[in-house]
Amino acid sequence: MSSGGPSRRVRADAERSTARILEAAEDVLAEDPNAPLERIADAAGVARATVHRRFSSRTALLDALAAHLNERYLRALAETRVATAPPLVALQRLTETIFDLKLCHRFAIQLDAAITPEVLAGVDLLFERLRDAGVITSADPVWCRRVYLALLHEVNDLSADSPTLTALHAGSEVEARINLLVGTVIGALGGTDTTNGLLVRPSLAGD
Amino acid sequence: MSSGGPSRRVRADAERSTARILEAAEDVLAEDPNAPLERIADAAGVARATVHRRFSSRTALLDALAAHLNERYLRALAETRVATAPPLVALQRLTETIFDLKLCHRFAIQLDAAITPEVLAGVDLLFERLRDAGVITSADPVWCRRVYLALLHEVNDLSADSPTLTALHAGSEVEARINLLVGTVIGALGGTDTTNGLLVRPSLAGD
DNA sequence: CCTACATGAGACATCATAGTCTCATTTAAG
DNA sequence: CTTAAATGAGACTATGATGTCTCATGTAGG
Repeated sequence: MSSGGPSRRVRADAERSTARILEAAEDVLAEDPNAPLERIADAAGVARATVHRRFSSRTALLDALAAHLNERYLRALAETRVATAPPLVALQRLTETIFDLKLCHRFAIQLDAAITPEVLAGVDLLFERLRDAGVITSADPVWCRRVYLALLHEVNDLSADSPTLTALHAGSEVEARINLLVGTVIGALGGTDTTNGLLVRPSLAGD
Repeated sequence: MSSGGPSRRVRADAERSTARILEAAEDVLAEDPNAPLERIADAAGVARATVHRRFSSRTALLDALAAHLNERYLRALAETRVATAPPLVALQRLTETIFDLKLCHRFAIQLDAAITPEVLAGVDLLFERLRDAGVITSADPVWCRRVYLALLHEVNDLSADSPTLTALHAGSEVEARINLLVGTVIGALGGTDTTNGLLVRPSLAGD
């Protein structure tokens, strides 16, 4: 959408700045949603004025950030093949992707705006398929989604040396988190512990 | 602690104001933790100056609020007889009390300070007993607590006409929420669905 | 090398909120 | 009733954040 016009002068410099500001904003705002723009500027290594040049207002920055996150969510959902892969595998994979991209850490921001109807639909579809497959019993997509997101945050905030995590003695720490989340969600949504036995094996998610 | 000195002049008027301010602060800050003091004053029906008279600073108000909430948590735990009642009954009862006092709605505030070590110990004891009784399998009190609190919020925020709630067709809406929470938490923490069958009967909690 | 764009630094205006103070009025309690 | 405390209303200051502007400097790209 930018390589069209010849008179269009968008210096590579500028694009880099914008990217760094967005990145910094994600980090800073995840810890304090009310952080002043100056702290974001510092974290990005640019002057406060530059932030204002790239984003006309604080709201504009928030909006851009939301759009940016939404884009990554959509990509994560696409990579997961929510609609076609076996639902349990899809759940495992989606969780994996979210942890990899550190997305959970980021949308601690009150960016409900980042969760667009499309993302929502993708997640809802996943849980619908999980239920059809008999993995869970809850039939309410809204409830499933909320439980999933809430537990995602909890698992993410869990300290690395928590007994719950170490007890899983998975290959890596992230793997342990993924397994914990998937198992907990399924249990919360009415899954049987038979499924649980299957879930703790990350090899299931492999291709 | 106030009926001691004779020269101690604490007009009943003043105490009422303080109470109303704290109440208003709970409501207002639950919705917006960064709400200005003026909004709290308005909600309390007093002038902004009065808030400043009773609480030297915003921080002081927050601290008082935390202490107030902590007090009520302790009372709730005591009424629940966490240490002696059958653990499943205690869980049901505790949840009931929390919903009754609308405590869950309130500590949406970032008042981690309101959760003192004493409250923490009470909750931890409850989950320890639940595990000993075989109701749940998770042995990590921290994890249990976090899951419980996270799901508490989700259940509380759930809209009244949510299919998940209505499907429980409990006596009252609050009852449905309690049952949903207890069942979900137990499932999340590794409980079997056999227990679930018992849980949906609120009569269990009756004295 | 040259030109136009991007930036950093900093001054500046504006606005929202916190916190203090005064004074007239209300009200609890002896 | 009388007194002293509590309040409401409002002026006032201080502070921090946002947003705008200018100008000198740096730098990408031709």
